[in-house]
Amino acid sequence: MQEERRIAVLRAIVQDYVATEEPVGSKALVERHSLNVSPATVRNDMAALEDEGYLTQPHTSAGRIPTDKGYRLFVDRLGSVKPLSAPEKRAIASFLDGAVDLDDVVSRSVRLLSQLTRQVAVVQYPTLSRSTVRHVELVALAPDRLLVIAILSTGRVEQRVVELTAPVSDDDLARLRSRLNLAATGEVIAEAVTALKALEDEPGEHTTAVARVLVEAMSDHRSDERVAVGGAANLARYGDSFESAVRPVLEALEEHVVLLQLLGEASPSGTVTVRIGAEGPIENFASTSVVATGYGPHDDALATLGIVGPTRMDYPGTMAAVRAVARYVSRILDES
Amino acid sequence: MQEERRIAVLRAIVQDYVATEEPVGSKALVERHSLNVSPATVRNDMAALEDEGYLTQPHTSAGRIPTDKGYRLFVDRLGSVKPLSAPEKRAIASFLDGAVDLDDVVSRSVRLLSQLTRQVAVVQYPTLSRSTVRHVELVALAPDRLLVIAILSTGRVEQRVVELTAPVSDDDLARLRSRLNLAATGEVIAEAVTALKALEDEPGEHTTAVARVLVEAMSDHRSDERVAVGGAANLARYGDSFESAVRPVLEALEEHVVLLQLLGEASPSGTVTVRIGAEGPIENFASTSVVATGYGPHDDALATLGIVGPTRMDYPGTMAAVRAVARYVSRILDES
DNA sequence: GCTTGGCACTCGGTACAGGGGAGTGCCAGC
DNA sequence: GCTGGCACTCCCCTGTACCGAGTGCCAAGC
Repeated sequence: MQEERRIAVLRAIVQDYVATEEPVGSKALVERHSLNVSPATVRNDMAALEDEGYLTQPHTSAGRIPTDKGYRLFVDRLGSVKPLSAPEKRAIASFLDGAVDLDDVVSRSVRLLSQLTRQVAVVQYPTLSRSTVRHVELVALAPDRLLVIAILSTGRVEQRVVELTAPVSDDDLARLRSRLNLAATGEVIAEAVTALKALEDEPGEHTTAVARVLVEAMSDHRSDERVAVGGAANLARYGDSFESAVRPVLEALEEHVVLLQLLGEASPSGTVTVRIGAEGPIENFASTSVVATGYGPHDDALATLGIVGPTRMDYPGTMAAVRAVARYVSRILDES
Repeated sequence: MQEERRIAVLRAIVQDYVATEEPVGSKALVERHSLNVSPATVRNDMAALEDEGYLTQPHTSAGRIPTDKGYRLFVDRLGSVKPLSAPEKRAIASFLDGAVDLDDVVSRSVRLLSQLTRQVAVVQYPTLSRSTVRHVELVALAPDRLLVIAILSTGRVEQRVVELTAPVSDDDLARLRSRLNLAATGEVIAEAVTALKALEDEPGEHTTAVARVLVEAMSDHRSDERVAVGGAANLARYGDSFESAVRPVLEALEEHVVLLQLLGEASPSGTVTVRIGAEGPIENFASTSVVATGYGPHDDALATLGIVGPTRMDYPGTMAAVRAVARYVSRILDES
């Protein structure tokens, strides 16, 4: 009985604090929520919640604010999933439809996410590892210089220039091209790489050099690490504690490796992961949370997208937005 | 005589203010610089400079700070070009060498610039408009689906998928491919586009559809507008006046169109353009300056790179860094 | 005529004290 | 177990006083 109310009090405090950004006191709480008890009772509950580590006081005679542990409980057990409004859903659909290629999908998603959540949005490009090779193309820039292009099923294009030791004839080129395509086209990256590695050892004139470059291009994990970031202007809303709170975030946003750490393993589609404050892998992120989820065609979580924002954020709304965008993007990738 | 000293006083004030971020007074000025006159004399000069609009006072009994007009004079007439140190030059060279493709060159340049200047760096991708078509490739994804690829001399690759109304044979494909390459390869974009437009009207089965898509891909000005941004964490050093100063910058950094406006027309290689405060095209950029220059292969100013920072910045050093990076990048583009 | 030292004045910043108010903890009573 | 009451805490705002950096001006000197 009291246990139930205590939880209700925590929920109310989180909601009010997120809305007002100010420590919330017992009196204000009973006024704004119909708890049907007196402030004194709420005070007792608050004291208990503080003992258990869910709340804290900035100073002795102030209201309470949630701790990371408090937010965690809120997210895990109290956050009723707030469904998006119909207009919001329409906005998502119309915003994402009409994207022409992968880059466009990603950049639109980033914009959309940051606008919906009013936070900094981060979208990882679908990883190579599970995508397949659509086509390999060779272009002779000069008799002894080849441009090697690999086109992948996600729509990504990898290209390299190869300097050959000897000129190559058109016939040789055509033969090489068809052999490479035979080996790689249609395969998952990993398998294409092994097939190409086998080719490397074959006698053919230029096969070795070209195959090696292709392998390198495909296993280039730099491309695995591509991410798009948007909505950094929302950081301005952090307001106070600029140097301490915003700087680490800005720095992380530039380090794509760090960002990917932050997004973490792609959680399966439909499940939204929330990391609150110090739960994440990065230091100095004390008052910053990450809300992320996986996405990809056929609900294959090829990549992750999400947002970065202050621990003091509207979790239900943000989680709903992240999930909705991930679903839509996945659907669009299905089609292409 | 006095005129000369007055200028020296302005220079000293700019230097000190940039270094200390605090209004500079007459006494401190004569102490830090060997002006060989008394504070009282300097005060007279300062009053004159203020009358002429080069200086201003935050409040009655404070030191002086330069106005935009003051910075302008400093940049135009007083900024002795500060040559980079040998280690700095080496750092630039070693940082930029080893870039594998265009994306890599641009992203390295952005990093380098932001680190050298400790400001926000912006690098525009070389524009399509003056680049040439290196090769056009067609790949049949399905009998009635073609992947159209255009490879440009800057190393950029544009690709589109075309749905055909009827299946296409291998022979047709080969014929179409050679016709397209005949029309476009080696030409400047603009000319390639007109040549392809002529093809659009020809009878050939699929020619029309493919040529149209190619034209669209090549004249897609979205790609002209690509820019890379780096070093946003340096914004944290703005310190005070966060909401008013940093927010507009963060917003501009996300709007690539705005950013390009900000960089402005590519000034010829070797010339560094400086826009101080309200001189720029954007509102709310009152206390923000832009230092930019053109770059490109063979000193063709194909694109612009530069930095965005507070009007209170080290102009000589920043200008030198921007110019040096532009030169190195241009040289690298020469080679490829 | 420019430069200089002197001097009164201005004004932001800080330190300090006092009062108001929001909020708490505790206790006795229901 | 809930409630009203009450004393207490402590932030925050305001007003006051003071200090110091800096200025403007003036009269004297080179």
